[in-house]
Amino acid sequence: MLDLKFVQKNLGAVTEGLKKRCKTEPDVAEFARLDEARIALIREAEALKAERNTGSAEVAKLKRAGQDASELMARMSAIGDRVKELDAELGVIEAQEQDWLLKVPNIPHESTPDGCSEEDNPVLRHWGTKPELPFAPKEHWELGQALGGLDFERAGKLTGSRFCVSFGWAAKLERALGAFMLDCAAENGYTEVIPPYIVNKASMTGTGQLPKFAEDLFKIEGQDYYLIPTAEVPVTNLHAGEVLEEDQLPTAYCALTPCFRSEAGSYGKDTKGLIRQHQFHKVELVRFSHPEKSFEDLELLTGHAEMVLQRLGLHYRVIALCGGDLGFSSCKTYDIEVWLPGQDKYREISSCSNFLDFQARRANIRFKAKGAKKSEFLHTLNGSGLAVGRALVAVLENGQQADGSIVLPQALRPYLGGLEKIEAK
RNA sequence: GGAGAGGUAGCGAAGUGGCCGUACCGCGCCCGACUCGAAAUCGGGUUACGGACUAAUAAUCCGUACGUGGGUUCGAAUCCCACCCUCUCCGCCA
Repeated sequence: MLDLKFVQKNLGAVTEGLKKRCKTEPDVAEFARLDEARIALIREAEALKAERNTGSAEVAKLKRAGQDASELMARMSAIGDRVKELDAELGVIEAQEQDWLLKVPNIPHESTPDGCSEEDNPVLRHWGTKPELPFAPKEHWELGQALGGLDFERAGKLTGSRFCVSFGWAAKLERALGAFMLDCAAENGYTEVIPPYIVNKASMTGTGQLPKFAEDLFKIEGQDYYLIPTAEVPVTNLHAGEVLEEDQLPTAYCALTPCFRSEAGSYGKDTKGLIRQHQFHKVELVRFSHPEKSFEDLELLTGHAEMVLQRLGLHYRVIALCGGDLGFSSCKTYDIEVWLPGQDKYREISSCSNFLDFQARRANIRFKAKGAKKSEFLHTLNGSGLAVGRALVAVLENGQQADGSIVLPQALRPYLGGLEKIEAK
C-alpha cells in the first residue's frame, strides 16, 4: 500500500509513476475527493467531540455539587446523536479510501525497465550453456511417465486437472530437491520455518493478494481462511504488527511449503505436465531489510536463488521484469529462467522482488533505529529459492539420456543415497 | 464440542461508570547524580495513530484507541450483546 500522506501530496507523481505498469491508471481524482471529504468530516466530528467532552466534565461537576444538569445533558445528548451520524459517514468514506489504497499497486522503481509485456523484459545475464543433446529431447511428462514416477491420470481421478501424483523415485527426488534447497538457504543465513499453510484474510491483505486477487486463491468454505499461494504470505506476516530492533535487520527466513493456486484465467496454458499445477512445492526466501539496504539485498537474494541452479549445474538466464509485467506489490523484480531442453525454452523458476515498504505498511511491520524516537516501516523482499516442481522438470529434461534414463546432478546424489541415475526397471 | 478463567503500555500487573490513556505498582529501557569505571543506590523520563498549526516525521492544542465489532449513557477499560485469541479441566483425536 502506498503511503496516504504521500499520495495526498503527490497525486501527479503517483499517476506518472504508475504509467510504467501499462495498466488502467487509478482514479486519483476519486482519491482526492474521498480524502477531502474524510478530513472535513474528521474536523466537524472532532470539534463536536471536544465540546461533548468538556460538557460531560461539566455534568460531573454539577452533579457533585448537587445541582441540576438536565439541560446540559440534553444538549450533550443532541451532540452525541450528531457525532454518531458523522462517525457513520466517516466510516463509509474511510472504508472507500482504504479500499482505493489497497487496490493501487506499488510504483515501479526507476531501474525497472519500460515495457508492457513479457516480450519487453531485458535479459541481464546467462549462466552456463545450453546442453547439446545428440538426440531429440523429450518433455518431462513423457520422461516422468515412461519411468513410472509421474501419474497425472490418477491425480485427475483423485481431484481433477492440474494435479499430479508422484511415485517412488519422483517422490524421493522432489523431497531431495526440497531438502537440498533448504540446506543452500541455511548456508546463506536463512532461518528455516514451517508456517501454517492456511492463513486468514488479514495475512492475505498484508502481502497484497487481497483484496484485489481473490479469484486466484482457494478459500475454505464458510471460513475466513485461505490456502497459501506461496510461503511469502505466512512468512512475511510473521512480523505483522511488530517493531523490530535495528540490529535484527536483515532478518531472513526460508520455508518449504506447498502452494495452492486456482490458476483462474490460465485455461489452456501449460495444460500438460508439472509446469502449472494447482498444488506445488516451493522453497521461499524472505528478507526483512533496512530501507537503505533493500536494493543491495535484492541482488543478494537473487544470488542466493541462482546459487541453487549453479550447484545443480542447470543453465539459466536472469531477466528484469518490465513495468507492465511487474507483480502488484513489487517495485522491482528479477526472474530466473531455467533452460528446458524438452520444451526448447527458458521457463521461470524463481522470481525475486523488492516490495519496499508496500507490504510492511499493509502488515504494519516496523523497526526502530538505534536512538530514534519513532519506529518506521522496514522493507520486505522475497524470492523463490526455488520452485521445487519446476526444478524437478529441469532435472529431468536436462539430465535425460538417449535411452530415456536420467543422470542426476552431483549435488543431489547425497540426498538420494548416492543414486546417480534414474532408469526404467 | 462442553465447563471455567483471562486478554490493559516492551514485559508482569492494578483499576470494575466521571478524579484512569495526564493509567497504581514492579521489571526493562533512556538520561542524570554518586564512582577511576562498573554494580548497587538515588532522581527524572519512557504508548500509538489521526486532526489543527507548521519548513518540520519539532513544540503546542484537539480527537481516538484498554482483544475485535456493535449497543446503553451527558460520560465506558469499567455495564450489555456478538465474535476472536490464550490458558485450565472434560470429551474426541494424529
